[in-house]
Amino acid sequence: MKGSSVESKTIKPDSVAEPNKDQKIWLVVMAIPAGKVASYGQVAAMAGLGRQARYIGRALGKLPQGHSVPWYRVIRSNGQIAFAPGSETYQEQVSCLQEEGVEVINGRVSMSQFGW
DNA sequence: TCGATGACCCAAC
DNA sequence: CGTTGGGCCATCG
Repeated sequence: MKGSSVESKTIKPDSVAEPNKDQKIWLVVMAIPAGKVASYGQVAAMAGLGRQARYIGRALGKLPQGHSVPWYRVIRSNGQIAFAPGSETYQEQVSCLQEEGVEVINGRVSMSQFGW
């Protein structure tokens, strides 16, 4: 077995993005109570990413199956949906939000739902 | 290494 | 309220 050496050089980068960061984001998103929403920037700051608000979207896009992450509770800072109206993702997001008790008007959510 | 992209954010007009 | 332009920063070709 060629053993003798595990080395593997530098800690083996998981390549293709570290799931570590994504998981942290998912945890933060899961911490959002029902009936409230959070903006990407807000989640990014909470996850310790700072201004990487854009990374949130990417992490959510990598969501695996069987996840319990209410990604639909994450919207833009101006209270608007992050997807184009009419999109499948958009409709699903609005649908879920309404069930939580969030009022979605014209693809927009009341700012009162933020302070959670 | 550089250039282009992105489920963003903000200010100005 | 809509559009424009700039900024931020990680990821990919």
